[in-house]
Amino acid sequence: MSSFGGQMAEYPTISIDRFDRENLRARAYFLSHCHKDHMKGLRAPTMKRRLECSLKVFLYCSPVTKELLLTNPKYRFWETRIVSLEIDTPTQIPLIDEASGKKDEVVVTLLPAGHCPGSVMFLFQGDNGTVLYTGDFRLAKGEAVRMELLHSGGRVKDIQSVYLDTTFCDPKYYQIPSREECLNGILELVRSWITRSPFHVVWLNCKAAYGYEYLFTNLSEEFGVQVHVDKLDMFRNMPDILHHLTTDRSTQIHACRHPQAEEYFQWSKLPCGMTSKNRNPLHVISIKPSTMWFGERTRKTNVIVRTGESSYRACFSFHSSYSEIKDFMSYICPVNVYPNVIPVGATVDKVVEILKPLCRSSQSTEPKYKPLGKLKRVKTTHLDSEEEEDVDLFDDSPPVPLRHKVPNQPALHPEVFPVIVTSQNQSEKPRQSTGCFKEESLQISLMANYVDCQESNSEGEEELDSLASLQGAVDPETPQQPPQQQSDVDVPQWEVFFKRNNDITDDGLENVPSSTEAGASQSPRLFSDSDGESTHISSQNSSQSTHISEQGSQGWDSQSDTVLLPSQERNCSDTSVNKGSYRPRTKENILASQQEQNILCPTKPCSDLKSGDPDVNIVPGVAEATTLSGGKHTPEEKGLLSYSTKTDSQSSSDFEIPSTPDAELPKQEHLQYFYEKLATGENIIVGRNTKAHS
DNA sequence: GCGATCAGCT
DNA sequence: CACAGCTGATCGC
Repeated sequence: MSSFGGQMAEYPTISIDRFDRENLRARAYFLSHCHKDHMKGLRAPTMKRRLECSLKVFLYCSPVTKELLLTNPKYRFWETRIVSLEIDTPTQIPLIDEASGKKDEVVVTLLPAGHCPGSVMFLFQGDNGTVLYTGDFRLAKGEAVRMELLHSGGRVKDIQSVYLDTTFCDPKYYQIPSREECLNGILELVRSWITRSPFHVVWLNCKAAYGYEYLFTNLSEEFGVQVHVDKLDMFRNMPDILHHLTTDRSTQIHACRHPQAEEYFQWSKLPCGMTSKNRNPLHVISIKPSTMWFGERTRKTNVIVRTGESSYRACFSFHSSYSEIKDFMSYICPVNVYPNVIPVGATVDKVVEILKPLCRSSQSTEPKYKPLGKLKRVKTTHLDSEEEEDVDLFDDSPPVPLRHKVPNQPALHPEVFPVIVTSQNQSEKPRQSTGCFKEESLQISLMANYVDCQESNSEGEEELDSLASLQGAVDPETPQQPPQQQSDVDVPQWEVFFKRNNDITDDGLENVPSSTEAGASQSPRLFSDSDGESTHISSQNSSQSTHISEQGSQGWDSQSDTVLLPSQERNCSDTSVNKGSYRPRTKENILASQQEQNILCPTKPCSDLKSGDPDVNIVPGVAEATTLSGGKHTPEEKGLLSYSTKTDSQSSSDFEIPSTPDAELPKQEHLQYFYEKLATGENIIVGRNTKAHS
């Protein structure tokens, strides 16, 4: 849960994701996504009064967030005061002090955060430097590299501070299986069940929050079965989600909820009350998406773990893992980092201790190789001042035209412009292109996931497993009763998925973690812990071992009650996570869509541009940049960037990552690098790529 | 009657 | 298994 107070040191007159206390005086508000813990004070009477008195204060968020927010009547009073900003479109925001009339400005860019529909990060640029507020995010390793607007002049921007989602900034979450792996695990489990008969149904035991939509849409797409939910009107303008949901209970996939759902489930009753269909009793399994549950496990597990006769845990996360956070940070390499979340059992100091070494001031003067960064055009190698004083250098690289879009409500808020933010921005100081990227091996996804799992964090909320009920469970280290073929029809065929422990290629398993986590990957992957014997010791470093003792008290005897499914199948068909383009279908967006396809002529001249550039030449520049946005990249670049899943540049998926800016044809040595990676089976090009070409 | 806060529960 | 909520009790306005 976010404990961010709402204000950033650099831009204290704006408030983000907090709307109470001192934030009531902010000159502009920003909402990163529609989760309640980021909306504190947003519907309070004090805020309502503030709006009535201050007519120039607005809330800025993504179009999807605006849509989701306004679906709730409690927030309707914001309706005329929300400005939705397109993703990846630098926009100038006026910051007006209504008492004194003083006016400042800041340029904000929304970057996709991959956390839930509409979720974004905010990149602010202005007189006090460039800062990034991540909100909550899940970005896979290397995704920051492909974010065009994090770059300038072929390099990552000079970022002063990052306000970071540190939810899983704890080595126990060192590795969380990728979205695709988790999704595929769930897909296969669901497939194994619902294909048995029309009366076999699954209940996805999801929390009441946005973030599971891509799971629903992928399941629906894969099986041609809509997902039953309690409410769907918030998606009324998001057909890519809406079409996969239903309020009709007669479907085989349910994500409905009820306060007594767990009790219902004991009696094969779905939360919506269904127990039978056409007088045939339903056979229900529950699948509970979890992250922390997996994080607590010290032994390797799969992305799917059976916790009871009909109960499963599925690994699922909408926050970045420890290693994803570190990858992100070491690429961004800011001067400062401020954690937005202090995980339980941790302290600010602990978290900062982990992150500070990834910041610039901590970097050794010795340049480090930055493999992916080298794909970008490296124009000049400035001697980077390791000290971050106000060296007011100018970036002399030519302005890079960036994609451009118009604001959604140009008429409503004439002062808000999309602007070209180039390296001319004074806050952009050149930085040495040899960055802080630490290469870590990324082989996990290539490892066999057919692994044993013997822990059962059982707290009673799962079914209590009698031994008999475990007949499906496979535990290589515990002698098994031969499976009794009772109710066979009610248990998925584990044999299909499970491979014996000795099928694992153990060579991929890591050794002991080193505290110098330079190159070698760490062992505590959530589901491929080192094998066996000594593993009561969590493979993390000892400072992290607090949970071990608790763990020990949970009883290993009860840990044989889990069954796993392989996650594998990364290349599995078309389970694209990026499929949903959650753009609300509103008038303004349709307009924007059309404009994106055409040459863009902003309706308002950017007379107020702060770049101090009275030169309105910026407008043709905009038009030109936008023209390119339909096909921003040359064919060569497209080929190079093929790991960017989307070809449809018109849809703004929440999980879509823009392509690398300024990419050029790889040089021989770069190719060599990739070839080596590929040869060693490393997951350098994210798996979706394979699909894009298949 | 509403909101804020907290315990308890997923 | 504190991912993001909900409900219900209590207290203050």
